[in-house]
Amino acid sequence: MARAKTAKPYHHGELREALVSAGRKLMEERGLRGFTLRECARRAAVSHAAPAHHFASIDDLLAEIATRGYHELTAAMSAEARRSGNDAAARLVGQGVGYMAFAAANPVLFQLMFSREANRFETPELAEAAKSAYHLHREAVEAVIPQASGEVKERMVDFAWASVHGFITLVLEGQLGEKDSSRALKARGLAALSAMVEAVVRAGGEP
Amino acid sequence: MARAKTAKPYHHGELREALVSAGRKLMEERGLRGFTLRECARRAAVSHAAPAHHFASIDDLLAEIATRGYHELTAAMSAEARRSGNDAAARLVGQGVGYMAFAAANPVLFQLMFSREANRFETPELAEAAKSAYHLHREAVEAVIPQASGEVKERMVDFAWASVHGFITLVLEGQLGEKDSSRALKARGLAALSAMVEAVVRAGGEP
DNA sequence: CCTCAAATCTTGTCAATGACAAGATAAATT
DNA sequence: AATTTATCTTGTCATTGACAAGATTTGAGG
Repeated sequence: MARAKTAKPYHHGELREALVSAGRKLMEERGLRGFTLRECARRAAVSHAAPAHHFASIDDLLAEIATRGYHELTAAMSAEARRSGNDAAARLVGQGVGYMAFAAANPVLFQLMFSREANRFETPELAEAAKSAYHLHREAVEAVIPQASGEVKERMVDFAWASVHGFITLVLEGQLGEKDSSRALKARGLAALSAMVEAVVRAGGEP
Repeated sequence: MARAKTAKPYHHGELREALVSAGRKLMEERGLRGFTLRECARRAAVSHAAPAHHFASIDDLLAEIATRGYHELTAAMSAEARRSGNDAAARLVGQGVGYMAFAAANPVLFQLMFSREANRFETPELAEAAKSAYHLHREAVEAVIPQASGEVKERMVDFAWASVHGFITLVLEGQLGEKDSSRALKARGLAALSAMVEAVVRAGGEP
């Protein structure tokens, strides 16, 4: 039977994209515990079983969303570093700003990306995406202390990442003065980044 | 009807404790997503509805578990600081070691305590317990830079906590060389702590 | 153009879960 | 001893993720 011209077609057409998009909005609205496959389906206006044809399980959808998150994180870090000129230290601070800005704009997605559960549904694509963000960071740190030994470099890569990640994580969890205006919070973030860079430079100084 | 002498009594007697204990083991075994109220009840050998008489909801049980986690975290930090003698810098490192050791020993509980979801079921007791851990840390940092201005102190409290928290968080998520032996990982953790303390001392130096 | 296989989406079902209701049993209080 | 309160039980409900089977659409080969 011919369908009315305004009726929705039997085939969605871009259901995979619609599910990813709906899923991202849903998780930011209701948190990870409020994320359900059926609500994603509802928001994409398809039946509860439709997602199965695009994602084998709820973890598969989460893995896809997390993978895209890493791509965006990498892009945000890269863009902010570019805006920061050629000085290695300034670029490292810039990457940190990009990192924090992405996390602040996508708090639940960020939590998903770095959650323990994420290790359970880790796909090759997810691992690859995460690795590229890591390498970007690693290079930025090493550029600040090119003369340092390999071991010192490695430890400063750890330390720098830990400082940035720890700070924004605590902020997002509301542990660090949630009452602060975003402006004041930004200043505190920059202070943490400055302390981090200074420590890296100092540790990497002539052996 | 009289019950057989070995049959379990109708009243558990210490169900609240049993549920907390079972819940902690369960979450470490299966992660936060594998945590269910009914499995806690099963492990405590009671019916699925029994927990309701001790915890109004699953979030109530999680809040209680998280609260105890903060108490243990505070105790671990305090104990390790005591073991570290009287030098303020050494004590700060010690507290960080205690912090990391607690997190490593209770990774899922630690994740729960600092998860975004935790803010949703925050009870007064939980807030209080978290605050006492925070104050312990704050005092340890301020003791290292007693001559610094209030603002510098505050920012170094942020920074120090972020470094410690970020490092152990990344380790637990498997982002930082999961393959490392725990011995090597410990060395890297100490390196991060040293860099942190040095940065604090430096930032707090005579203005 | 036609046929048929593959992809996509639907309804129907299942066990598991959190929450609630109502009743049974034990303990505590008076 | 009687009665109230606390504790635990069985029973039920809507929601969820996953699976099965059937309907619709697409599109590739003849």
